[in-house]
Amino acid sequence: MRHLKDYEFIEGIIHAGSIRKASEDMNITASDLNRRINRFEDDFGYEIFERLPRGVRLNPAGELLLHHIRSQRSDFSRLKSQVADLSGVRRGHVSIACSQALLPFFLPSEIASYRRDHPGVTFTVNARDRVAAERELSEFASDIAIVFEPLTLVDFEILHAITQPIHVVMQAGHPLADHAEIRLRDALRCPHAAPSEKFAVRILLESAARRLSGVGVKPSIESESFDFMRHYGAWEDMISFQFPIGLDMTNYPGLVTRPLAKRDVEPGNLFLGQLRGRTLPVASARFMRQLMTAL
Amino acid sequence: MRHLKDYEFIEGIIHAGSIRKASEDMNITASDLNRRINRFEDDFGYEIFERLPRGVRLNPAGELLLHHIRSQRSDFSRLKSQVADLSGVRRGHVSIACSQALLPFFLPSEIASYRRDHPGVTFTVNARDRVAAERELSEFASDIAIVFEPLTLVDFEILHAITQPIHVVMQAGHPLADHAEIRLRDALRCPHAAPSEKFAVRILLESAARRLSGVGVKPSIESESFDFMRHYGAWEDMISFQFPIGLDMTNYPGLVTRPLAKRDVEPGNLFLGQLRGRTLPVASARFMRQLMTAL
DNA sequence: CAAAAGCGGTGCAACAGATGCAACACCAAA
DNA sequence: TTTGGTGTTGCATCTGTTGCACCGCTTTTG
Repeated sequence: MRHLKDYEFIEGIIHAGSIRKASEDMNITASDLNRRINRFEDDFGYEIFERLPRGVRLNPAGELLLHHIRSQRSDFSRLKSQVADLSGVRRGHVSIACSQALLPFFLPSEIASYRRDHPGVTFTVNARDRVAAERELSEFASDIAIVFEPLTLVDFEILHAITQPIHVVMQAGHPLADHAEIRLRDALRCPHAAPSEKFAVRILLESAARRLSGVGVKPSIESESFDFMRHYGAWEDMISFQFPIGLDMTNYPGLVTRPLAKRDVEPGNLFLGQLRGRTLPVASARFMRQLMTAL
Repeated sequence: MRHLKDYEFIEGIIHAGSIRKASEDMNITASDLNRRINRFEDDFGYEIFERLPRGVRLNPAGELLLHHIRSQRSDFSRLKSQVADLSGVRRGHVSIACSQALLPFFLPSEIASYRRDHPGVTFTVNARDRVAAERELSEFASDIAIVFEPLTLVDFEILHAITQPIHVVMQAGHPLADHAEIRLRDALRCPHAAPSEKFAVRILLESAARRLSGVGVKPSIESESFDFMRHYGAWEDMISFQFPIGLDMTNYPGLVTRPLAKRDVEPGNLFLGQLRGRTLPVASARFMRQLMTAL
């Protein structure tokens, strides 16, 4: 699109860090690019770049403009997909940033079921922690985020929330497997693996453990991969913790899961959300609706 | 701004109804304008105008585009006011569509208090019924709407709501003035004035009257102006109905007001809202916050 | 029934604004 | 001091835009 060209150049310069570098990336001479930027700044009424000896950098006004550019571009592509929709094409793209727990089971089944009805719709799915997920939303890099306990809520508009108790994952013969629910004290007595503090599971465990005994969790294995921790149980008799939405036990016949007692550990909140105030593209909005009914 | 020129031309054509007429309005030749539109449609990938023998009209895709154009323009001016704000200029404009009841007392005092702190901010205030107010929001003609019981809620995002019982307005010597609250049956026995069915007062009265006696309200005077009905009471002994937020009784020493009994008539809901999902300009957002604390 | 008027669209020539090259002034690192 | 990078500018080139005249079409009008 013609009228978005200036925006593309601006983004190119931001990415490259200097006008000359950007000009090489984008098949345009540096002088021309420079003049475009100057003209844009004249029209706009404010400078948007700081001129430094080694290149350019956005000034605060430019930061605001950048956000507008991204929002504008995403809104324009939403418009196009809406128009495509009314000519009966039925295509689109949905990008999702989500917690690891959604990857093995929940999202694959939901996406597959959605694509049965809308084969033209494509998906991007990325595992992101809570901070990164919210940042991706506000940069329009993702349409939908599904995370446990997002940190700050300024840009995150919650559309749906469910609670999930933390489950203990262990080998089938483990003594704790006899109980229907497991007390935190018993679980922490066994050798256990836990994720790092970037993850909601760990944060909930920490605060519960401090309430119980005054000290935090001291896991024998700490990892950012729930998959790894679950698999590790096959090599050493060690329990791990996970939200049940990530557990499809039919694939792991040797493992069992039991919930932690609710009176010991608060359940986690899984939030389904989007960028505050944004109007999602049709495909994303429709998939969002499906997710909300599924949860 | 250069890159919004196409949008301006498109809006000009929509307004004029034909390319040739629009070309005269905007100091451009018809052939050029025609080519611009064709080029835009090529870039966009879809036609946006139906070509009719007597001119052009938007097709459905064009309607969607028009909405995008308006949203884009309003967002751009918000961006500029944000940028102006960080250069310390502190100006802006707030446009409000509201019920009549807000005009005599509530809004003047709120706006005056706001302008004491921000003299650079200008205001537009228009009385609109509930349907028109919501339409203005979705056309970006108004930033803020304050209305009783908006009809459809698709584009109206409620940010605050208060309930107001309907009050009876009458001359000081009226027999009903003795009661602290007035039964609907008693009020309807007296000669009364009522607004038309475009107004929430009338709708609430109608449904209450039907519940009471099976028949609707039969006012002796029907008017769209609450001012008129209130003044009419000075010429003939007639009561009228109004929400108390519009009543500043210090200016009308000869009148008194009494609430209708809550068990007879449901109170009205006054909604403060904006276009769903829109990010308001700084000045409007700040004034909105003031309104929310005032209510 | 034919002429007139209005419409969107197109071919062509004129032209203004965009583009590319080379050189400049400036700064930081080597 | 040199070197290599930056943003910027003057100037010649040329591409894409613009305006005019005209076409084909449909509706309105005499």
